[in-house]
Amino acid sequence: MASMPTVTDVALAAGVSRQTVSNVMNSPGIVRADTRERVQAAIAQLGYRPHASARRLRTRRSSTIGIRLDPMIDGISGSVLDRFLHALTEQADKQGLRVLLFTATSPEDEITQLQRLNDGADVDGFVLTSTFAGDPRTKWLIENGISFVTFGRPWGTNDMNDPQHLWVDVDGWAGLHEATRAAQDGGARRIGYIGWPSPSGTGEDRRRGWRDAMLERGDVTEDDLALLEVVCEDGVAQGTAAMQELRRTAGTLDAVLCASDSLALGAMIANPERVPVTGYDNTPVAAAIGLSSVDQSVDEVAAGVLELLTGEFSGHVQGAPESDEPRHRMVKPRLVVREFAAIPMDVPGRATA
Amino acid sequence: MASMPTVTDVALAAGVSRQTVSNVMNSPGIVRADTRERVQAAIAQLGYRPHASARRLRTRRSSTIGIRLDPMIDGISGSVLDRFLHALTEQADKQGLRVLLFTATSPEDEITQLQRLNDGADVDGFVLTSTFAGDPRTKWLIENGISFVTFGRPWGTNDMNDPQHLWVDVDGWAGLHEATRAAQDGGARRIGYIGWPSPSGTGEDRRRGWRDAMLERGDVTEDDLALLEVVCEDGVAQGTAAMQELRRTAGTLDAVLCASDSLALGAMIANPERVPVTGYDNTPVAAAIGLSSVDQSVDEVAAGVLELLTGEFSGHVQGAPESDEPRHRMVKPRLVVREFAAIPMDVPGRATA
DNA sequence: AAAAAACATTTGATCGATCAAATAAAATCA
DNA sequence: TGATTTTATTTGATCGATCAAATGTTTTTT
Repeated sequence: MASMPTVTDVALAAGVSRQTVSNVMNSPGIVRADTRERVQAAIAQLGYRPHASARRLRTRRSSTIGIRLDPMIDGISGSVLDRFLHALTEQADKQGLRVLLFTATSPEDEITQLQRLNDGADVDGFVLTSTFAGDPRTKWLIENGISFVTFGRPWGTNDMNDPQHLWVDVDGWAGLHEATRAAQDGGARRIGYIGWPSPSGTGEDRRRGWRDAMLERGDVTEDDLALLEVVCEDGVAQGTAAMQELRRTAGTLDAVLCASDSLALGAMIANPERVPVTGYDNTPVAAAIGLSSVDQSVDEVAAGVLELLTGEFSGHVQGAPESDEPRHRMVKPRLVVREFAAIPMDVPGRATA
Repeated sequence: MASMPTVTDVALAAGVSRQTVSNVMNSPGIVRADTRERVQAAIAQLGYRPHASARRLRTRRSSTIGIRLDPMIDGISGSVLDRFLHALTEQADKQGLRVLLFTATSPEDEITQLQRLNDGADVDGFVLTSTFAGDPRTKWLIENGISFVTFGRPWGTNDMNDPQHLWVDVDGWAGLHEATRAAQDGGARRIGYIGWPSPSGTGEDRRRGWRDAMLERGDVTEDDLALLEVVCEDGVAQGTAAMQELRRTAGTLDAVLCASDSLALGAMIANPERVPVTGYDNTPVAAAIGLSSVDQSVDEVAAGVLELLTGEFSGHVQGAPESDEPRHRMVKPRLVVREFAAIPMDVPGRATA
C-alpha cells in the first residue's frame, strides 16, 4: 500500500497550489467554482484524506472533545451516561468532532488528566458529567480558561441564569410533574413517592415535581402528602424496603413514583397488588420489566452540549462577548408509559400445576 | 496564560539541545545520568508537556486506538461492553495510549469509519467487538494491513490456533463448567439450562460447558439431559417463559443455569420455589437482585487486547515474523456466587400485615 | 601515547497541513 | 484606456516534535 497522498500530491494532480487545495477543504467559498471542482475530483481520484495531526499542529486545535468514562458506580442508572456517551459520539461525528475517553480515580486525579489532555493539545474542550456542588473540576477549568460544558446544572450557589459556566440539564421537576399528572389523569388520587435523602439537588428537584403536581390538584392535604413519601438511598433492596414501608404508612395507594429505576425495580418486588410503579431514567431494566419511566432524552442533551461547546461562547463564559444567547439548555424529559402487566409475577399459590 | 513551553524552551533552560530533551523522554537510556536529571528538572520546572499532534506527525503513529461504541442493542448484556470499554481505557492510559470512540450504523458504514480514522492517522489500530462469522470488517482490515484485535474468537471457519487475526475471548465453556460443578458440589443433581438457539457460537460454547460437566458426573442420563434444557431467544420475558416450561418438563429441579443475566432475571420471576439460578455476565442487575453469575473478567480481556496490539505482532498476523508466541488469549471467567436470599420476593399470601 | 571504538550530544531536515503576506487575474471605476 | 478595487491563487514561513547523520567526548585497545 503506497503511502497516503498529501495536499501537495493533490495540488500537483489538479494543477494548483497546496494552499488552494487547503482552501477547497476549509473555505470553499473563496475558491472559484471550476477550480474547486477540479480539486475535488483530484481528491476523490487519489483518495486523499487530510492528516489529522498535521492539521492540528498548525491550527492549534484538535477537533476532539474529552470526556471521562465513569466507573459505573451504580450499574443500573449508569446506563444513562452510556447512552449519553453514545449520543454524543454520534452527533459529534457529524460535526467532524471526535470523542476521546479518559478515566480517573478521583476528582483530583481527574484534574491531572484534564491538564494532561489540554496541555498536550489532545482536546479542544471537555464535557463533564456527574458534577456536584463545589466541584473542584469546574473551578479549575474556569481558572485555566479551558472550554467545557457540564451535563448537570450547577446546584448550590449559582444563579441559574447567570452561571459561571455553560451547562445542559434535564428538567427533573417537569419529568415528575408529568408522570404525576399522567397518573392522576388515569384516575389515581393517592400517589406515593420514593426518593432520595437530602441534600441532593437532583433528588429535591424531582421530588418537587411530584409534590407540586399533587398540591395543584388538591386531592390530598399537605399532612397526607407526608405519609405518601418515603426517603432512602438508591438501590434495589432499598426500593423494596421503601415500598414495604409505604404500603404500611400510606393506606390506600393508587400509584408510586420513584426517583430512579433501581428504586422502581425494588418497589416492584414488594408490590403484590400491582400498583402502577414509575421509574426514572428509562433504563434497559425498566424496558425489560415493563416499567413506565421518565426518559432523559440524551440525544437532546448531547445536541445541547455540542451547541454550547462549539457555539457563540465556544465553551467559555468568562471573556465571552456580551450576548443574550442563553448559557444553558434545559431539556424536557419525556414519560415512557409501559403496560405494567408485561411482567408475569408468578407466585407459589398459582404456580404452574 | 502564557503559551505552553516547547522542547526548545526546555532545552534552553537545561542548557542542552532539543534532541537531548527528546531523548530524555523517548530513550532515557542513551542520555548520561546527570544530563538527564538536569533536563527532567527543567521539564518539571517549566511544566512542559509534549505536544501530542506534533509528535504524531513526525513519528507517524498516533498512540491511539479506535473502538466502535455499539448502540446498546441489548441493554442488559450491553453493560459487559461498557465495562470492557472502561477497563480498556484505564489500562491503555497506563501505557500512554488513548482510546478514540466512533459510531457506525452498519458493518459497511463501520468500514468507512475505519478507513477515515486510519487514513487520517487518527489511530494506530482498532479493537473490534461483537464480531460474527464472515465479518466483513475483519476481512477489510486484514486486506489493508491495519492493526487490530478482536474481542471475540473467530467462530466458524478458522482453526483456533492458526487464526487470520489476533483475538481475545472468554472461555464460556469453562464458565458454565465451573458453575455446574459449583452447583453439584452444593448437592444439586438435576441442574437445568436455559440457553440460546443455534446457530450461536457463544451459546453452543456455554451450553457444552454445562453438558460436559453433567455427563462427567453421571448423575443424569443423556435422555434426562434433554428434559433439563430449554432454548429461547435472549430476553427477560423469554427467560420467564423458559423457566415455566422447564418446571413443567424437568420434574425435580435443584438449580438452573442461564446463558445470560437477562434470562436469569426472567427465570427468577417464575421461581417461587427459590431454586438457585445462575446467570452470565455478572451485570449490575445480577448484583442488584442477588443472582450468582459468571463474570467475564473484562480487565483480563482488556489486558490481553493491549498485549496483542502492542506486542510482538503489533496487531498483525500477516507478515509477522515466525513466532511461537500465541496469537490469542483465552480468558477464564470467574464465578461470582451470591446469596440467593438477597431478593425479598414479596407475594400476596405473605404480604406485610 | 596514538588509534580505534564506544558513547554522548548537537545540527539540519522533515512530517503535512495552514497562516500571513505577496502576487496575479479579473472586475469596477474614473 | 489606464488607475483602482476586488477576487483568486501562490509562495515562504511555521506549528513542535523526531529522524538521520554529523560532531564532539570519553573510554578502550594496541
